[in-house]
Amino acid sequence: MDHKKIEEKWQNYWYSNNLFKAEDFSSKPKYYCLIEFPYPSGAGMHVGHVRAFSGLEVVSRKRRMEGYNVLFPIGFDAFGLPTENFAIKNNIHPRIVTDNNVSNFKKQLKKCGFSFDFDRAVDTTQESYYHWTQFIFLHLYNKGLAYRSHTYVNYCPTCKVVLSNEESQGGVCDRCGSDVIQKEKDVWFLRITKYAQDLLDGLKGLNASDRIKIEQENWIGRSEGAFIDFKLKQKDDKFTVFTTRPDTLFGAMFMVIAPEHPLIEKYASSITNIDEVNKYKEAATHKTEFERVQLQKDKTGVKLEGISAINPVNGRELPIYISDYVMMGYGTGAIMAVPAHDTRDYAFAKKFNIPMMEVIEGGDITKEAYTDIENGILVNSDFLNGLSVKEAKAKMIEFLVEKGLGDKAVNYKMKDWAFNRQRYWGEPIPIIYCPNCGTVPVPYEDLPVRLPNIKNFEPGENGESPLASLKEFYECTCPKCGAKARRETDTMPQWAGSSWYFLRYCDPNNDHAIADYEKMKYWLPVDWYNGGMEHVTRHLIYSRFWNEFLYDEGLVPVKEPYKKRTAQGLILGPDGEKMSKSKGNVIDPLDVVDEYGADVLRCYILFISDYEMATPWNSDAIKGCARFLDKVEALSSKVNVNDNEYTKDLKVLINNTIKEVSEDIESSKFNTGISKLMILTNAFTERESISLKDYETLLKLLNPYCPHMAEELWHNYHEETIQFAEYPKYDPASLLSDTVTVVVSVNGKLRDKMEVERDLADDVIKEKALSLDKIKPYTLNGVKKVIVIKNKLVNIVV
RNA sequence: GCGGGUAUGGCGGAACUGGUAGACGCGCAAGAUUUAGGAUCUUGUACUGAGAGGUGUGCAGGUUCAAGUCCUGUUACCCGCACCA
Repeated sequence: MDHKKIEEKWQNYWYSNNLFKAEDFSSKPKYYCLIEFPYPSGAGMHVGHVRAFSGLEVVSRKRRMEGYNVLFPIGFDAFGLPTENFAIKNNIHPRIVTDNNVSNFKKQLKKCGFSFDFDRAVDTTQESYYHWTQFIFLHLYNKGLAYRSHTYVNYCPTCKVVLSNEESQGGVCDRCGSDVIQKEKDVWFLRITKYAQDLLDGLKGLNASDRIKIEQENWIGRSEGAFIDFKLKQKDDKFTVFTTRPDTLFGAMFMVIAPEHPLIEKYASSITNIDEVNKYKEAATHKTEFERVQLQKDKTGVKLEGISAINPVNGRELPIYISDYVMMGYGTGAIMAVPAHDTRDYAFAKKFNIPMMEVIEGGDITKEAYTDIENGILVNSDFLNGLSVKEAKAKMIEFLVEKGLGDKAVNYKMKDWAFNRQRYWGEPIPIIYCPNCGTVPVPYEDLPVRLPNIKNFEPGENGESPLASLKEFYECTCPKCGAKARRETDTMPQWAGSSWYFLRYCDPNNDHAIADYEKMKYWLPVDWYNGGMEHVTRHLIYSRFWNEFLYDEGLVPVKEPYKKRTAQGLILGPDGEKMSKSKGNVIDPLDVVDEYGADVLRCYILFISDYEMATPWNSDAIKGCARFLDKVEALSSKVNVNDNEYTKDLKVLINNTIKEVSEDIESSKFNTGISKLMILTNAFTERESISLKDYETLLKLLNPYCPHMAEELWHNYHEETIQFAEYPKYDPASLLSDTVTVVVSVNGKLRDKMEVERDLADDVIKEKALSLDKIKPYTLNGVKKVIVIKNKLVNIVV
């Protein structure tokens, strides 16, 4: 069959008749399938996209056949650096680049026959969309969840842009690979940490693999412990540490504070070696994160001469050090060091010759720190002596609270979200700086703050946004007092637009709200969300944060936006390496569509392996899927159109296939689903003729995977489309065959098989097994025991 | 370092609560058809042995009538986090 002809024919039919339109408030049950919307790069669609979309494509088509009103939308996450860099390099405006890429991407998606509701397509770079991204920012600002703070940030000198920790992992820029440096900047933050606990709690109801949940949990990084106050010996003042091991307080031998800790400045005049301290501090601030990590094992630091702390439980005087192994950004930026029971403190103590004291029995602290919290008994610890670590923790916290020395505490690794970029191609942050009123939010009615159409969008020197040199943009009047004011010229990071797009799909053209509340109430939550493993932390957490916030604002109807989340595995190049242009191992899915057709591409990409596993592409193996579809087509000549019942001896196989193919789709085991369709097809092929009902069942089961072929063949017998034909149901009574193969083994080794009636009594089976010719020789010296597993096996122990 | 995952034929990969290891597909071999090539069809295909049989799921143990599956230890690779107190 000419795949090009039939694919074009049915794609035209589906799209021009709007078959995949999701209907608001339909009385059918709703089902919302969401795939992570793509970034429309110039390279177009990648095989990775095809895999990511094909999974829920199958689910969507199945749901329609099951009578659901399906929302399966598509959109484009189109702001961002690659487009801007391409635009700069080729001197084409990012608007034009984006529009071209989006329209090309849509064309490619349609060539694959994906059943998206294209009418709901969103584009984060359109005014009508970013209006509401800015609207959400204003809500965050007005609730104190967006704030400006002076801090050191990761900065890429090549891209001239501030990077988040995630974008600068390993000390190199995510985008260009240059070394990241630390730069002092005024930065916008979103207070995501306020939602840390909610984000953690919300995971409980999420249907996702442990891998996905644990990764989010680790990213949030909750730990329980205590805040403990330490008095300074020389001053009437104190400072607080966070520790997860309050039980070891008696073993605290020194204190360590981060180089940025305010205590240093506060008591600079009392610190006799302040020059040395400042020198260390200076060096530390200019180290990149990368260098800090590299130097992990080699602890450095300086002792503060002239001030020291007092251990609140035993009065011991504790020297205070500054060291860059303590981070200002975690806990309180200060720790109590217990060298006997913490590996980092141990290394530091060894290097600086600080004595240590064992407070938990069970290890050998002359060799290494003893950190086991499950075993070990407290010693040298006064009222904690003899207790387990767990008991000692509780007792110590009780003691601290009673004496007013500290309190139980919870701490999170997650940090507030740095939310601005000095770039052109992003949403302008809707803030105005007024000489009289200070920072003033743009009034809601003045939104959107339009991204001006400029010619020179190269970043300014010193990492300033290109908008900072555009008078028409930044000159404005204060909405409060009318004075001449200056507009914020930074834009939002790429994560902004993607943090709420799933809401917009419910009502993509609304121009007075992010989406109509009732429509969101109808569609939300997302029933099944699929995307990349790499977005399980950042994007998933950011978008859940925004949704939870908007829920608290009364703007969205559900607290948790996603019910179920899956993550497809990577498709590697034929060489087993990650696909990349430089390695020359990139497979273009459109080439495959051209040669074999969209059905074959979709089928192969799902058949290739377990959906969540990384797997190499194999260009030869595609043929197997092409042959499979040829066989399905060839069957049409065997169909007895007058027979509308299942062929009798195919009944069991067909019913099992319906059950298993359906279940495999629900558990995203698309590969085994296809293999079962192949088995059914092979069984049909072996026969002289099959009934119309047999064949139609196969076509219906095939439709979610290979809809063009299914549709084409279906129309040999029907006027109307197969897309809403009822999905086959199995008859539970027809799943079991009358006879079963029972395996007979001796001492666990397979010796023979026998075909017997189903559900024979154990005694009868045993009898039969023992009388088999192949078995007899083994039982000459007597039988110890016989184990019978009904309908499965007999094991004879001799 | 911590957390998660993976390891099964020549290859991609199947195997539900322990119960026929290798489904399905690729490749390969032989045969049929064909002027040839390609395509298609049939049969075979874990390893080993002439054979009955023996051996096999990274490695070493263990539990069990029975282990790819459970337990203990160990190795390699992949992903994530990373001086998180």
